[in-house]
Order: sequence, then structure tokens, then C-alpha cells
Amino acid sequence: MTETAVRRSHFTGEAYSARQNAVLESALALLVEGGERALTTASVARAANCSKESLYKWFGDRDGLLAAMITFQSSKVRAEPRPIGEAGLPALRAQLIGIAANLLRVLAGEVSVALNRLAIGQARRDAADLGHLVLEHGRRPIETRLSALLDAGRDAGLLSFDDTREAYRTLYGLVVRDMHVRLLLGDSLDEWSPSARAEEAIDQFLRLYGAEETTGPASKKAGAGNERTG
Amino acid sequence: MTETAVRRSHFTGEAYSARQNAVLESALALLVEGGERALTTASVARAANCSKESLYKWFGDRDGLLAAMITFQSSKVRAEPRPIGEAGLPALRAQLIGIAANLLRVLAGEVSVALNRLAIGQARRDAADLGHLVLEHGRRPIETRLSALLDAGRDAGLLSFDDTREAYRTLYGLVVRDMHVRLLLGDSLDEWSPSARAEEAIDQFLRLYGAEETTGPASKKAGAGNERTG
DNA sequence: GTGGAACCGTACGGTACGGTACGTAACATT
DNA sequence: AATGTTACGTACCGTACCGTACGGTTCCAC
Repeated sequence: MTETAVRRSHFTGEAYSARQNAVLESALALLVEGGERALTTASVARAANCSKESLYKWFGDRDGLLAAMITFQSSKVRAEPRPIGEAGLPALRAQLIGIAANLLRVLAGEVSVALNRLAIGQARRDAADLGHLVLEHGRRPIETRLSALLDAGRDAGLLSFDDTREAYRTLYGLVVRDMHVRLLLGDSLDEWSPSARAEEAIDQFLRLYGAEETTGPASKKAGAGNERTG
Repeated sequence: MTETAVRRSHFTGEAYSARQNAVLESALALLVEGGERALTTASVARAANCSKESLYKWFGDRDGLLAAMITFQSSKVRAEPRPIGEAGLPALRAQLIGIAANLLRVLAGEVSVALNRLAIGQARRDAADLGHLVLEHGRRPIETRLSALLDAGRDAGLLSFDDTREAYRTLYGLVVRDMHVRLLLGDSLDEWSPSARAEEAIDQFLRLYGAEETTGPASKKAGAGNERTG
């Protein structure tokens, strides 16, 4: 019963009606506030001022509602037209920093954390429908965008790597580190600057993957991370 | 009611009896197989051939059982006496690679993944008892061990950094990347070599944080990642 | 105005689970 | 042997939730 609901809302990529969007918004707020346990059909109906019957009519199932919440949220985060930057290492660096900071802000967002917790908590050893949905709608867009940028940098002679996917993953690791899992586990990151973190990470990445001639940003010391940015 | 049980089993760090260990082992197997939903008190009692009354007598609560599972698993993973290595960059590199590979193997383990899923799924916006327990028993030991090694490397003039925690986090990011979250979300990492990944990550780390005189392992290209490791 | 469709609010059935109680068997202690 | 302890197995209770059904209301078409 789970598979059908998830698959249906996955393939029918059409957006939902305004009323349904409002219901999904209420459900997201409820999830952020109280976690999965607070996301009962009754509570969603009460919070959204709709009937349970409508919920089942629109989303088919509780799992269908969860899947709809994921796709709905990802559809909100999308957009952001890629500004095809002018060439040059500074421009590339600035674009990478921008995307990295954006990635950090998205990952640290309350709704994103709540949805990732939901998908992870629901995942089993064999099948993890919501997990795959999160990976596909949440991660893949950023990966394609970053990979395209990396390829462009390589084509321009600014970066040097063989496997784009490997380079992307290293970049991701340098930017995100263990922040995501810590957030998911409930660790609070008090005062923390995504843009500063993105800048440091991108500079480290450029030191690793920058073309030999233009070897990253001067000879900045590696351990120059400011204490207040932690 | 949750807090008391968790806190009790958290502070009384003593190990459990052999029978209780067997019960916890059964519970872990059950969790690995079917996720949190399969971890009902009745199913645990049935799988472990014990009574529900004994469960509640030993662990106080269902949450107490969950907390006990985490501490029990971490107590198993511990051990591994640190071999205080001889000095020199190759020795440091080898030790770092060993710890990194061990970290990867632990994180990718079925039980670890299941417990992290459990703690993350249970985490709420405000309080995440199990999450903190996982962070404290699972992550902190590795962090202290790695940090001590990094400090030793700096004292020996092999590494260069100001903030040990920052260096550790960068190392962690280079080693783990997004592997952990992907695993938690249900992505399957088919054929994947922890030791190879650890070696690449440590070499990248040494290129970033190695002292200037001995700048890491030769001038190995950064993009040398093998395709099949993805 | 009238019929119908969509939807809200609530109530209901069925089920599953957490937690407790009770009877009984095995084992240790004296 | 008598007795107390521990723990197993099962039965039981209360509750919470999913999914459905039903009456009432609003809105639109004609």
C-alpha cells in the first residue's frame, strides 16, 4: 500500500491546488514542531481546518501525504536561476561560495531537517521510499548544478580533476562536514555563519583541485579558521 | 517519563548482565532487520525468549531499552588500544588512514546505521535524547582519538593548524563526505573500499594541513579517484 | 430557488502497541 | 525440604491512531 501512494505522487509531478498547498504547509509546520509522532492524520486535519476525508481523498494515504510534503517542499526550494557567470577564477570562486552557502542554509533549515529526519526514521534496511524521494528531489538538483559548474571550471582550465563525481563529493564533504548529521541528531549549532564556512571550504577545495598555474587563493594558511565562526 | 529512563541508563554506566546483553543483541538484530516499527516490546520479548515484565524490570521503559541498545553497541565498538606510533610522517599518515578506515567501516555498519536512524527518527526540534547519546558515545570517542593524533602531529612539526576542532572537522568531512547521510536515507553503496577512501582522504587532508617543509605525499594529483569507488 | 458537488467536523470500527498483573517453573539459599 | 528470588509466558487494560462513514454546510450551475 505504501509503494503505490509514494510512486503515484512521485510520477505525477503536477503541483497541488492552493488548498492542498495550504494543507501541506500546515503539515510541514506540524512536523517541524513535533516530529513524526505529532503528524497524525487527525492533527493535520485539525491544524489545516480540513477533514480527514479530504486528506485521504487528496493524498490517498498517510504515506502519500508524507511523500507529498517532500515533493512540495522541494518544489518550493527550487528556482534560483543560475547566473551564468563571467569567466575567471574569482568569478568561479564566488559562484562556488554562493552555491555552497545556499546549500548550507537549505540543509540547516528547520523544514529540511524535519523532512530528513522523517525520511531517515522511516527508512528500513531493504526499502526506503521517502529516503529515495529526498535524495532525488533534494540532493540531485544541487549535485547537477555543482557538477556543471565544476565541469565549466575544468573546461576553462581553472580546475583539474578526472572524475567530476569524486570532485563534487569532496567539495560536499569540505562544505558540509558532519554538520548535517549533527543537526539531524539534535545537536544545536549556536551562532554559525554559512557564508564564512562556505568561503573556507571553497578555498580548501581550490587548494586541492585548482589547476597548478593558479593554485587557489594565494598561500592562505589552512588553519586560519576564525574561532568565532565555529 | 522519557527523560528519567534515558538519564538513568546514561549515568549508570555499568555494563549489563549476560542475559541482558543477549536481550540487547536480539533487539539490535530486530532493529536492523525491520527498523523502529519492528522493535515492539512484544517482539523483543519474543525474539529474546524473555518476558515483557523482565524487559520493563531491566530497562524501565521502552525508551530505556533504546538507550541501552545504544550504550551497549558503543561499548562493543570501543576497545582498539591506540598504538602509540613511532614518529615520522609516514607513521602518522598510516595511523590516520587506519583510524579513518575504521571510522568508515563503523559508520557503514548495519547496526550503526540502524541505531542512527532510530535516534534521528526519534529526534524532535527541542529535545533529542537518543541523538545526544549517539553523539556522545559514538562520535566523541573518535573525535578525541583523532584530535589527540592531530595534536601529536602538530607537536612533531608534521601538521600545521590553529584550531584542532576545525582541523578534525575538515578531516571528518574529507573522509566521510555525504556517505553517512546517504546510507541513512537508504542509498546503497555497492562495492566500496573503506581503506582506499581513507587513503585518498588522508592524503587530501595532508595536502591541506601538512607542514610546509614536508608537504604531504609527493605531488599526487587530486583527481586520482578511481571510478569504481563511487 | 433547486440540485449537486465539494468539503468540514465528528463519530465509529478495527487494530496495534505500551505497560501491568498473574500463575508457574527453575534455581539458589538455609 | 522449605523458602525466597528470579524470570518466563500469557492474558489483560487503556490508549492512540489509521482509515471510513455520515450529517451538515457552503458554493456553484442552471
